[in-house]
Amino acid sequence: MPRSFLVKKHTNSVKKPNYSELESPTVFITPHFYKGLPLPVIPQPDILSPAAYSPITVWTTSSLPLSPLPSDLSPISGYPSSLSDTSSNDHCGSESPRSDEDELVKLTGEAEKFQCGLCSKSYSTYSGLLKHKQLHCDAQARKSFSCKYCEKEYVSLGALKMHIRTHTLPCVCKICGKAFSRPWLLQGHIRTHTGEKPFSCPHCNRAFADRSNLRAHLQTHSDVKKYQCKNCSKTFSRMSLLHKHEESGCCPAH
DNA sequence: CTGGGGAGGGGGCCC
DNA sequence: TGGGCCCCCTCCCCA
Repeated sequence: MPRSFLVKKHTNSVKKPNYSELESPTVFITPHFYKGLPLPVIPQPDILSPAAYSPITVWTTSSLPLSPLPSDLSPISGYPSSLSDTSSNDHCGSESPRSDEDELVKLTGEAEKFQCGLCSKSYSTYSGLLKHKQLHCDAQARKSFSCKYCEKEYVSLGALKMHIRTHTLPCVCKICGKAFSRPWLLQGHIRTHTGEKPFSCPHCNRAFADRSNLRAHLQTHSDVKKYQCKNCSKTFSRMSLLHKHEESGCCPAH
């Protein structure tokens, strides 16, 4: 289940990139030493070598043809046509995908010769068009980048691309078939097969496969717990424990 | 109910 | 600019 925290959400008009170009076929993590190994053979610890993950390619620069805008235009003017989703191309009421070059249409020989390529409004001066784009169309364009798989929206294409990986799950465990959004998540998962626990507690003999879990464990050794209930001042090693404590009725005001 | 471990996802930072 | 890594966080499960 995708987590929803720290996600910018809007209900305004949004961008719909061309997901066929954002996505890539599922990439199976297939270290060379897997070949010939009958599954579910537990791989050797060196499965975690970086080379094992080198095949991961989700998006490439060439697959995201974000052409630079003309230097005299405002920084953000929307997607190039190659990233436009023709099924939701309602930006500023335009009816067909447009390239950056199309956004600025010069209407020579007319009183209003500068036309916005996004909403077709015309202006007699370039500065007028520029102001319009900055206040209207660009403001619309920079709103957010929305995910076609869910309602989440992001302020940057990079964040969206990262998020989409949580839907496409390009990193697949060759042992059990479980898929992950990022290579290092798969790396941590593979440790559940190998039993590798590289993160050891300096205070006890426990070891963990995940650094975050070691960090949480270290809190159990601390006399001063990090998270304190505002109502009863009881402290907890994790925020989730504090939340559960509060929800259990200690803080009826909350 | 509480405490803790396991697993996984998010954005941010750095190279 | 993109990938790797880090930190923080959450959910689930179990004792």
